[in-house]
Amino acid sequence: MSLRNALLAMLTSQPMTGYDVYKNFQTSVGYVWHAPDSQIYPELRRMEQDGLIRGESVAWGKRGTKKRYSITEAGVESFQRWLNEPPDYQRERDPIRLRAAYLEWADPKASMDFFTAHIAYHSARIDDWKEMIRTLRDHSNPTLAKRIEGKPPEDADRITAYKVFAYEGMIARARAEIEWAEGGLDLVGKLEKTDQAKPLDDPQ
Amino acid sequence: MSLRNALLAMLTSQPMTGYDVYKNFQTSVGYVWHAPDSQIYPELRRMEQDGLIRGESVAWGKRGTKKRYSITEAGVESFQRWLNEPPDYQRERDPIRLRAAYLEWADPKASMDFFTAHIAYHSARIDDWKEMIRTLRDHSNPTLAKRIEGKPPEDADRITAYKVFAYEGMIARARAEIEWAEGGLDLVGKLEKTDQAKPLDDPQ
DNA sequence: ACAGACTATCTATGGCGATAGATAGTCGGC
DNA sequence: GCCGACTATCTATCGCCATAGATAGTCTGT
Repeated sequence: MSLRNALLAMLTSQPMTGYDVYKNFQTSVGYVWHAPDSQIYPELRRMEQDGLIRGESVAWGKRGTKKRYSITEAGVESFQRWLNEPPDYQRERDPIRLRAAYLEWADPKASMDFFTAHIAYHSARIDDWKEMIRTLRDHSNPTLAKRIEGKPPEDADRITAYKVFAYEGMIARARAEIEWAEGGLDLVGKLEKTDQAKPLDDPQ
Repeated sequence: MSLRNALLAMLTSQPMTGYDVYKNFQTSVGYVWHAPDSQIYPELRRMEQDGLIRGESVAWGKRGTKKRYSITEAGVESFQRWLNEPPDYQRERDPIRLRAAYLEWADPKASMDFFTAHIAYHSARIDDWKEMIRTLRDHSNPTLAKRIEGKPPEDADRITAYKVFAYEGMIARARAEIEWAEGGLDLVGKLEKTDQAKPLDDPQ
């Protein structure tokens, strides 16, 4: 159900076409939620049927048309209902930790690469999110700008603060991952330091 | 493909029935990976077809039988190949952060509850994982005991260390979540402190 | 001897999501 | 006036996963 709410969230800022949403999922909002277009278009159609959004065809060039969706009152209510619900957590399913738990079976070199890749990945994400926070804080983010236009400054600040805070959460988690992976590099170095160290290749 | 590798990982310790696997996914290993039985049994059948595991019917009581699976050499190879691959990361899809980013639409009380629930959830997980680490360190964990039996102490230590380290990673991440959520409580308290503060209920 | 808890396995349905590929129109630049 | 990049939308398939429910045997205690 989160895809639906991610779409509603976006449409609270301004009316958008499926393609606009898709683009946003690849950049800004995409750092928190992502979906391919093959999921977006059908979901928008279903949401229209459910009365959460309303679509209107708008001209695009001479012959082309596109469909722009606006959130309805029912859509806002549904979105708020979701926000007010207690969160639900699914059971853990963590491929990274799963692998880490069995590194005695891996090649030591591959284990080092694994942690190095983990650090690189999360460092890159931190850069993305920091940049995102920058565009939020200076209001150069177009979606945010649309969202706060015409609002009193306190509301604008409040809206911005929650978004910044969400990205700070992503950064905090990524930092924890990096620290952990650095510990992993140390651990592998310590445990596999001898030349003759090799992965277990004999089951049982 | 991670379910398959989680199953292989478990079977490197000892032969197991589908039900054994299911039980483990509800407790010990379940803190890192989880799957319902309706996923486990068919996947085991497919893995047997692919030659990664071998099943044998064993008697159970007078009339009953159960199927116990052992990992094959091909299974070990496949598992190691996975461990040596570079990790792949999917795009972000974070319902918690998604919600946090739009709390201006939520009821302040619900926002507080949201962060409180987040803290409670992750605190509970930390307790689980700490207990898990305890049973690993003192070798009272039966799966680990089976896994290291007959192995020289250095190997036993190495095997244990990776497992402990994986759970430490879970704990580190959970701590980051708790810290973030505490910041969330402060933020909501600060932004919504006035009595007349209420969620935006006017779209556009 | 029976109840109740547990072991063991299976099927069905539906949503979510990844991947791939198809179609068609627009717009800017050479 | 055509090409290439982009906008806009759609379909199909497949694997993963949640949820629900069915079946049948075992084991323990009263």
